[in-house]
Amino acid sequence: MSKYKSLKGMPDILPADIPRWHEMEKRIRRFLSIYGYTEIRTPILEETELFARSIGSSTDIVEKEMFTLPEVSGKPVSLRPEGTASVLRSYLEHHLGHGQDLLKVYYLGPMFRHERPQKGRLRQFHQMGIEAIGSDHPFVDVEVMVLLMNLLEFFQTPDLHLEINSVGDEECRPAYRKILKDFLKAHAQELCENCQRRTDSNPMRVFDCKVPSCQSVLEQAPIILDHLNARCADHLASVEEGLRTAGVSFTKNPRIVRGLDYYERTAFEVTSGNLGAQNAVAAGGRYDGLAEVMGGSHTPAIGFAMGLERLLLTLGDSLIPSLQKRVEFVPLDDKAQIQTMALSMQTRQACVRSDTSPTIEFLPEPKSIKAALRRANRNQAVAAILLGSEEMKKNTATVKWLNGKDQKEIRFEDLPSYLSKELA
RNA sequence: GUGGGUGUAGCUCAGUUGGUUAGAGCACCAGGUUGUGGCCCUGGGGGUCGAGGGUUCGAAUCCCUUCACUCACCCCA
Repeated sequence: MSKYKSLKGMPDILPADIPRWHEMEKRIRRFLSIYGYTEIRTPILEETELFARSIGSSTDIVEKEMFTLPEVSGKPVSLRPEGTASVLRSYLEHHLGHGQDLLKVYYLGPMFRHERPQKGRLRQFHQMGIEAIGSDHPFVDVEVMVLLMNLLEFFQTPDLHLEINSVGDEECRPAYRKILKDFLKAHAQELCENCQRRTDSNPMRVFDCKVPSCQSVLEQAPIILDHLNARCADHLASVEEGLRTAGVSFTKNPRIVRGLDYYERTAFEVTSGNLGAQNAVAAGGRYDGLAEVMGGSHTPAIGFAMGLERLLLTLGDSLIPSLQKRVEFVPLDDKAQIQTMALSMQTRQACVRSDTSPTIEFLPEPKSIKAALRRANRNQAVAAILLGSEEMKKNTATVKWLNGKDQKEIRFEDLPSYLSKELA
């Protein structure tokens, strides 16, 4: 036992879990390349102000959840709590929109939020997200959501629900917010303390409240869909039409309110089973105004982020990584050790050259033949390569295939090419 | 930040109203006649019972404190 432990909410991803992560990442990358997205990798550390201005200084994420370091090169910096701000910063900084009308990029990596951990919620967690930057056409919204649903269906994610909403734009949202606030004030005594407090700070967030008495009040509350201006209403109607045409089922939920201030118009959320209370596996929306907040020119954009730990959680054991063939080289006595090691190394090189990739394991300690086979069998090896006194006399290795009873004597000099062919 | 639950072997967990050297399953190691795996059998190694303090002749068990993990609130992917 070490006196040290990993920090709260920042668990190790252990070797035994890695195959599932690799399989998931492999599928994501393959899928996204088909859809025309290329990866972008931004630093995990950025100026604190980038996040504060983008996400919104009064959001919980910025107010109390960022890991902030005092100062690096004269400015406070923070570990990224999400990916969109960095991607758009990079887009503007490097003029990535130059010469094309739509930039399509994805990111995949760790994010950091200082929250109390629970099921599906960690302090260091991983997100994969896409951003489509440069167009406000409603069919881009459609394509992004269809991509998301198809990706999740590709993974055979159980129990999927897509919910969409429009949160309005800078013209109609303030007006709606005032109407809602007036309504909530009129019903203040029926609301829980939390919601009374939120009435002023962020009235739209009360829709997230789970207190039953609040819920019954909210059933009567004005909803934003009745207060959208023509531009937002038309946009939403086109998105809905597009989704229906694409055959993606969804429900319109006026209560979807994202926790990041930069969203406007389209907002959406996908939930899945097995996730406990944190049941959103992915969410996103349109952020047409964000580029200007960062000091760039008007640049409409939309994207989503998906929680990878949550995806793994919903998939459970149904995500099975393809397993590599495995071979174990085992000396049966100390006189065979060096020769066994040399042959395992030559075999590895032969496999590298022939572009086959089995795992070739060499065990330095001599084992009894029984122990060697039992171990190889337990490790799901397809073959054990055994060298003992008899083999050393004949200059051959015993190749024991473990799926049946097959066993072959192969001359030392033929072994690497024999194995690299058999394992291909 | 606020609640609830749980901390005993590498893992999953038993441990009866406080009572001898703290147990099981899985895993690991070694055997079950000379160099052949999976099943089975036998044996073995491995634990400051989360930590600290207290009550008691005696504490894994009762009390206090503390830490960790976990679920939920909150918030969100």
